[in-house]
Amino acid sequence: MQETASNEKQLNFLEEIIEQGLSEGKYEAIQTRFPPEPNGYLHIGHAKSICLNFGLAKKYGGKTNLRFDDTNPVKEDTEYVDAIQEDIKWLGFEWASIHYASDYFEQLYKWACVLIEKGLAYVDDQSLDEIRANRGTVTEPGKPSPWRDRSVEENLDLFERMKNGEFEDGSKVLRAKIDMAHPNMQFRDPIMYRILHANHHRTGTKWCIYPMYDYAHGQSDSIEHITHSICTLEFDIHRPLYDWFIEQLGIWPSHQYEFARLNINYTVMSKRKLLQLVKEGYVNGWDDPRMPTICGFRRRGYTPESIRNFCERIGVAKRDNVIDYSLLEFSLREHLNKVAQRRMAVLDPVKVVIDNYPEGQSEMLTAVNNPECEADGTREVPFGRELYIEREDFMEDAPKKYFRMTIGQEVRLRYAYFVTAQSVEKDAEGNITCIHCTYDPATRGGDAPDGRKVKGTIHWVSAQHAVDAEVRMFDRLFATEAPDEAPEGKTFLDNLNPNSLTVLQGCKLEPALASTAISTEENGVKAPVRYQFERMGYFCTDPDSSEGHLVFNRSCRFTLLFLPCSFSWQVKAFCPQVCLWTD
RNA sequence: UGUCCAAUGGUGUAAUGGUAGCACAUCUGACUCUGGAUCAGCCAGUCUAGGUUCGAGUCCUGGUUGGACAACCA
Repeated sequence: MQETASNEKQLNFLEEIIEQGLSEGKYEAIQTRFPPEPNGYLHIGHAKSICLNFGLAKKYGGKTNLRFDDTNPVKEDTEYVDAIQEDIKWLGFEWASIHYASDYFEQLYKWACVLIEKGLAYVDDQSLDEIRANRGTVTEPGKPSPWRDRSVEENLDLFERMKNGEFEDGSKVLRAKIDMAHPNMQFRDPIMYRILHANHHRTGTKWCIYPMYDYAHGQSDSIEHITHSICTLEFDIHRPLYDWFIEQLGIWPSHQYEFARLNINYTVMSKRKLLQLVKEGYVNGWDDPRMPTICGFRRRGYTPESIRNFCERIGVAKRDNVIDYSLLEFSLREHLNKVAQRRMAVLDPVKVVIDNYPEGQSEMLTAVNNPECEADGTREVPFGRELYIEREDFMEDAPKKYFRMTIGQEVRLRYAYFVTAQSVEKDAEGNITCIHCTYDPATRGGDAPDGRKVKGTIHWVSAQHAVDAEVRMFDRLFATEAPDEAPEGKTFLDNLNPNSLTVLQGCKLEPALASTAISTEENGVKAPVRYQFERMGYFCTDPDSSEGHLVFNRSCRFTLLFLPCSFSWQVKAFCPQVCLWTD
């Protein structure tokens, strides 16, 4: 109890700012916003921002708007608008209202005229290159534009004609008139408007001038009375400009606060790079289960809870950070362990024949659906003379600590019987094609009446009743911890993990899975159905499944198993780090 | 050689001038009809030099290191 009490006092820096403002009466309730640009799909870094913006408002009884920052028509598209809304909903958040920066174009235009009238903005005829050259560098001051001192009347006239489409793209811009020698580059007469004869996803061809981020964002916040405009660190240096526009316009004072963006090792978090992976076919779309996108994690089998818990756990601060991928997987396992029903599935099957089990006989055995949730009940699993077990669960020459099946060692078939391997059949190459066992009928259900114990329990599927499936095994998309750091002449693409996807065919599932739903609805969004395949990890249905052809994705494996000197398919293909460790 | 931001175990994050705590990772052990889960435990930290103070991770100054800013992107 005291623990929780003291934990509640441990606020992050944003909560402190909010609580202080609340107690000082700066605002009655907080208002936040999540402002994505609809130019790509949301990724786990956005999830952090979403959890912050929506979470903070929720915690303090405030509201959160969804606002599309759509001020650059050449990059934006309604496809992204729809996907973004779906992802936010799926994560379990609701916006108070939905807005578009483009809704404010008219107001923004009027305010620009106000600044011109105050002598704080001017139309610049310089070319892109001239503007760039005259901006100076971080250590040298810039040079004023020759057009900097045009009259208010001329500026007003020119700006209106810009709006009316009289000029070509790039021929003129509207600039704030601040200080070309300012040590903060953002203040060297920042561009407010550029001419873009482009079709906008919402306003069509109504406008041919579009506001820049710095001129649009703060004013949009102000219009919506956003009390806390929370953004990432790279905008820190923009804050003085954010404040400047609001102050000069004398409008409702929103304030900006910055936090450090999320980085996770073994992955990239830039929209540009994610787009490249999709466009150039390194992955199969934005929702490829290897992608760090929200829709990718959804298809991978992640739950909204697991992502929210992850975002809670990583905390928020102003220092750069790189989170271990393992923390994400921990959050997933933690949740799935509680909610995922268990099933038996043999991914790399080898045939087992129980020689003393009557031919042609089969029976039903009872298995627990989820030991963590009694309400999930039990199911019946068919058992017969011929079974499949994991190839990895049998070893001819086993070391002492190998508890699974080997000649003469009794093991338990989960929920079924104790069996003992007697002999094997092999093909010409020496591969095991069949294992012959004997079983003890007295151990039905998995316990011996005489109280004898076995060290190992393995999963199995009745050969006669097995359902075939395809299973996609994923490993990390990148082979290196910091994929962005590529040596001279290389790019992040050179850091891709060539073994990030392995497709297994002919996997054998217990028949209960034949009737599984392929998808379910979660927070109003279509999501996969998730299972734990006993001893193998967490898996979920993939939408590529069709009638008679089930496809499962591996969401994550369990924490690394102890695999003494075994060099099986599993180790080789999916646990390169284990190979090193057991070598 | 400018302006701004930041430095706490391997990785994150608390401690708000008063015992440096928590989580993940790693390792050990216990238990188990999943080598899962669970439980217990180990290892490990305040960038540096001064200053203020009875007392500094916290305040001040210098240094060091890392990051952001020179798109008509956001």
